[in-house]
Amino acid sequence: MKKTIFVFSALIIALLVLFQLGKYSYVSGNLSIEIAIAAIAIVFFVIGVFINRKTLRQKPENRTTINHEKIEQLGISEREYEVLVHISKGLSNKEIANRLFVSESTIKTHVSNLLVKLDAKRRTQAIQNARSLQILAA
Amino acid sequence: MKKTIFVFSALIIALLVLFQLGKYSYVSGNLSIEIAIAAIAIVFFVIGVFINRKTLRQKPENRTTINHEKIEQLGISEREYEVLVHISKGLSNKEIANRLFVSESTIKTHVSNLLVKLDAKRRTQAIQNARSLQILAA
DNA sequence: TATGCACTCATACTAAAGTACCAAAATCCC
DNA sequence: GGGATTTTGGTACTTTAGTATGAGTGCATA
Repeated sequence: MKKTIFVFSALIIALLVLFQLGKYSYVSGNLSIEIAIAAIAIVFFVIGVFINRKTLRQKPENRTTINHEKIEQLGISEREYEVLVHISKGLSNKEIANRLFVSESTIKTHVSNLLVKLDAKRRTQAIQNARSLQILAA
Repeated sequence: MKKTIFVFSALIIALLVLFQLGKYSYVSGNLSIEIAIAAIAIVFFVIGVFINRKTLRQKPENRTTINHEKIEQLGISEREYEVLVHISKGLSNKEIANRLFVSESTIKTHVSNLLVKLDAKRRTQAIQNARSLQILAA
């Protein structure tokens, strides 16, 4: 926000400066109005480019919004989703079991359910499908 | 590419038009050079904004630039990388073997080598590591 | 209360995945 | 031509992953 204000201030100043230049070249006998115009065009073109770049560069960071409705829609429970996240991080069933303080059997059950709900045959495919459904962060 | 050419053509035409406008306002007795200059500034500012938006909107699609140097650095061969890509798509060793017209044994060898080179214990972890190394598209 | 759902866990399998070790072609490069 | 690297493939084995089935617990709610 502060940057936007700064850029606009610079924009106004540039406008005033160019007005003065325009007047001067007019008074001093039409030295080169065209060059002044070209300069104005270039300056404001560059300003336009810069402003846009700064505003658009912030978007790519929060690009992956997790689709919570989709998760519900697929009937994936909270615990199952938790397991899914751990799978996508590359953990084995045993490792996930340790992190969630449950037995490996439990994780296997969750994984099996996840594979059905995500229409996958393998956990790697589940990751891929979940990503394309925007259920997992890219 | 074609769009870029079109935009630049439009840009040049706009420049010429504004030159003419500038001359006219000068000849017709200093009607309002300042207004003309303001118009030029606004027009080129808008053009700058538009060009940037079009060029930056294409990036989010191929936002993940694959780091080819990293692949080399890790000593991952072409064939191994090919296998890695298929793994990330969620294919089994057998499926990869069929797609690449080689035996499953060969794929297993490639996968084992990949796991060492990517410092992973499982294929899911290999995917995750490869992604964080920007070797695979997100 | 009982009915359903989520979570838990176990057993017994089958199927993949991954390791270790070896080795023959094929390709590349000096 | 010959060495290095890549690609291919095999066997034998261990480890994970995944399936099928059944069952107990807790919790919310009709």
